[in-house]
Amino acid sequence: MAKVLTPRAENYSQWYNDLVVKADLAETSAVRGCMVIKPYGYAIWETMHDVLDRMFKQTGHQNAYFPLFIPKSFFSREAHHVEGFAKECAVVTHYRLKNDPEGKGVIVDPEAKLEEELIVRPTSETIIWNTYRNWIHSYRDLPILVNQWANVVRWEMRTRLFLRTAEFLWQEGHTAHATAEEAMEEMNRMIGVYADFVENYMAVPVIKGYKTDKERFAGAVETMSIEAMMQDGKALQAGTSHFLGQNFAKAFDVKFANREGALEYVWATSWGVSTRLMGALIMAHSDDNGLVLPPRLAPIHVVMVPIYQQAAQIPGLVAALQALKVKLENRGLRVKLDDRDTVKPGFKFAEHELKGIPVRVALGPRDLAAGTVEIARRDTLEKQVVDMQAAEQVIVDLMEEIQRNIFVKAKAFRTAHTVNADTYDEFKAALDGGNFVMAHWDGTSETEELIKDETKATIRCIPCDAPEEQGRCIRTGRPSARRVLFARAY
RNA sequence: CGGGGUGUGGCGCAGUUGGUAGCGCGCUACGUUCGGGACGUAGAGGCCGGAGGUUCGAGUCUUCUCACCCCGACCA
Repeated sequence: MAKVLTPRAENYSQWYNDLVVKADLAETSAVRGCMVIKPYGYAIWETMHDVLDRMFKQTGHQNAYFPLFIPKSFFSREAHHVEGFAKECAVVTHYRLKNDPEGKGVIVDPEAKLEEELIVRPTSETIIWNTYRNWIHSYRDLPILVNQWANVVRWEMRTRLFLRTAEFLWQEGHTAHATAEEAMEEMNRMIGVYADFVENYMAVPVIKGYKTDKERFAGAVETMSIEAMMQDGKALQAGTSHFLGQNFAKAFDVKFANREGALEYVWATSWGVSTRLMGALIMAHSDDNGLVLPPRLAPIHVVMVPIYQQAAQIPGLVAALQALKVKLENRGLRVKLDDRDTVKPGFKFAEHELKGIPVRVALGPRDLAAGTVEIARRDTLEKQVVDMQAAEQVIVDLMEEIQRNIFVKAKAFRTAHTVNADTYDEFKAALDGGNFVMAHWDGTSETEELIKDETKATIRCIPCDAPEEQGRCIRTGRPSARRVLFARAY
């Protein structure tokens, strides 16, 4: 059997393939760089989707859907966007197949060439803003607060399961506003929603901040991100929110009449998170026994395992577990009674741990006689035997406790791996030790690039809460007003 | 697209100087087991990624090709 590696290992992909795929989350498909998300993995995504969707609606957003195909010419409209997305896209050039005259299956019909190529969306700003032109005429039409759940395609040169697949699922919010202030508020609000979700549901602490010029989204005036630390000390960008200024409105000629009757260009934001969040979830919490899922996102909260020697013992055990199951379900928990008689209890234990199910309940003849039940928690692997009567409350309390504990653990890990560096040597040593490094930077893209070339570290963000502090750039010695977050990143 | 590496039963791998494929896990059947991935016995399962070449004979040598993995460039 393949060795199970931790995400701390150098070769994290090995860990992914051996552990995560065994945990039934995903596998790579026959299509280059794409992934098949298996049912259990998709159940996690569905839960994430549902929670986020509720949060978007609570902040006044509505869902809509725009086409998968975008005319190539749309990408020529916004100069910076062209820079960022003119490359690495899937392009549709023909619309028909025909039988191979040589009898070898089918070929692309050369007669069926499209007049204008279609791009499979890598992101939807262009087609959405082209549409918004028809939706917006007056300040009364604003704001437009729309979100889309969709798949997008980016023909990445190198793909990684969950973190960078050629096709991925995501949501993209695209909002239109009458003023720059309102759009900037929206950008801030949505990065806040993401931070809330990732910290309070995924139990992964994040650092919220602004991207530098170099790392900013193509076409954005300002980009905010949340950055999470994985167990190998590397950073993962978990979500972004952009203030697009009037760039796309100008590119697609979207104007509105303001209260004074004057025409103005519309202000825009866009924001998104993707199935990459599943990668973050996995890499932030898992251990050598498999996944560790936060209760708020676990497809199954509690799994029950009856333990017996003879078949005659089964009905009594199952009846007792069923009774507890109903109580737990009435408390809002998703419970699975694993009464398979084809595998042994030890096998089930290992399998459920691999899947990260937060709590396991085991009941055997000894428990039944004593009126007790064994309750095991996935995060610490601790077991306790409690009275059957007390089990319901103990398990309900454990959900909150596990949710809290894994967040605290992840946060403590990050704290222990975040250091200040004041010299370049300190900086490099800290990076090699798998740390987030807070350091001074002179504010130029040239220095940022230089540091990246020399150390592979990038500025993940300028944290929102970074205090003013006079200092000198670790690389050039030029003055700096605050520390920024450096890390090696996925 | 550059630089490395790997392709052999479902999975992980071995296969010597070329001689006609093996191991572990898994799978099937039966029995004993069942409180942390059980054990025994008996089975099933592979034209060795693909195409060509050398040879009496190729998993092995050779040419081409394809796929996947890792490191870069690119990126959520």
